[in-house]
Amino acid sequence: MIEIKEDVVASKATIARLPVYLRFLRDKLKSGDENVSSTVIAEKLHLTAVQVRKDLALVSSASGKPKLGFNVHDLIESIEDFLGVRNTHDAILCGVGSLGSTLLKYEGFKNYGLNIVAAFDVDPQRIGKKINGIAVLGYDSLYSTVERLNVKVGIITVPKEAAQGVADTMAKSGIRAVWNFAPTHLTLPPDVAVKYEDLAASLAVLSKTLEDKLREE
Amino acid sequence: MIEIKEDVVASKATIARLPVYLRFLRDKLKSGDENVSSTVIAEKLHLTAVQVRKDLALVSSASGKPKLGFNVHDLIESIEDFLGVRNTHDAILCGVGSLGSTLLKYEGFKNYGLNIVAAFDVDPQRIGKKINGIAVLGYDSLYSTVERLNVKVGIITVPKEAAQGVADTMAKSGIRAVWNFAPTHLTLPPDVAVKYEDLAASLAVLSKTLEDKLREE
DNA sequence: CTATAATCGATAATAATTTATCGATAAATT
DNA sequence: AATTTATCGATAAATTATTATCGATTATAG
Repeated sequence: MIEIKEDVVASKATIARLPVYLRFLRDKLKSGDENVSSTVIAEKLHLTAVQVRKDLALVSSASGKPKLGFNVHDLIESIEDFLGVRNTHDAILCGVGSLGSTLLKYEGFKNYGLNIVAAFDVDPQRIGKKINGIAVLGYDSLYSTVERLNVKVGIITVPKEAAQGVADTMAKSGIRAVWNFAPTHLTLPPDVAVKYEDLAASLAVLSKTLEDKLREE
Repeated sequence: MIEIKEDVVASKATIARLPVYLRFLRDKLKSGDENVSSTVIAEKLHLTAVQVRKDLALVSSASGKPKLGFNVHDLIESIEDFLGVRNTHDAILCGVGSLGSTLLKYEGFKNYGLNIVAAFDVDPQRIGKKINGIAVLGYDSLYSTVERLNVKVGIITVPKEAAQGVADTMAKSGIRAVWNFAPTHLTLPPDVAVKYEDLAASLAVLSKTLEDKLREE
């Protein structure tokens, strides 16, 4: 039995690396490997072994053995517990366009504790349909549904003009964490967490790297 | 005329903030504002004014005026030039599933210099169709097409099992920057840049924040 | 025309993060 | 059984990033 470390302050950078470790470790487990060293993890994920050990030490009390490394299963358990992905969170999604539909169809979220229970839209053509078994309801019923089901996570995939309004409604109805795919900034009460999914920002980073690479030559 | 700063080393964190500034500034320009202060930018984007000035000073030689702030147009120009988004890059996309189709339909990339010229898939049902005016070709022709058109950017939206193979083909055909949406790590030559778009990682950050918030109560 | 208030930009201080070092340890090898 | 080697884990050093401070500047208001 591995103890779970709580109330540990991990940097955002560390938290962002943890799911990467998690995926890698799950793959390792599938391949039947019982142990893995920080060296191997670092090589595969393009990090340094020291950093890997630092990160792991932060979230896990599992200790590694010289020549063998860490127990894969223990690490998975520790990371999952730390991230809280073992506690499944219900979520609702607003905006069943192309991106919204894609997210509704994506099965991978379950591995990270997210369970989308309902979707909302204003378009009568979409309302009443089901996507991947998830009902699309009218936007009008968002407030009451969220309140009734006590949902805490909201996903915004509406056009940017509508995003702030949707976010406001979500906040009022009890949503405490917003995952925003609309390319705009949201103003929300401090007790609501927001995570921006900004494709343009990612693209810009890639674009910058490419420019630099091409210039090098 | 504002000089462009080249060969400046901006941290990843800074580079990630630049497109956020850029979007904000473009909105400002639309609203007809000529000037904007670091204070205002910081307030809206939840940063500190000092950091905003630091970031801007790094990429722009446009100087701000007391009481007025910076010239919006100059800043936009500087950031665009720094990020290289004014030099449009042609790109190809591989994997025309739900996510791939969504990206093909997304118009916003043009604002950041990305121009998708062709898509590829192995599914005969998809080959030959057009999505948003972009032709879906057979995977077999990826290599020759990329070589012929001299495309440097590749977007991977295939299932994770197929991702490494696709990445290899891309690298061989001359792709220098890969935007990977498959939830897996890729091994590629050092002269190929990779940007991982990891929804699970984002979700984990949000999940962690939510867990912490709920625990606080 | 002067006073005021907001802002910049440079420098310094602080904080956070990453990387390096190294003795200790345990599996593998001879 | 002794030796070698890979690895850990703790601490220290270096680097990087953020925040604070403050004099200088300039539009605005009186």
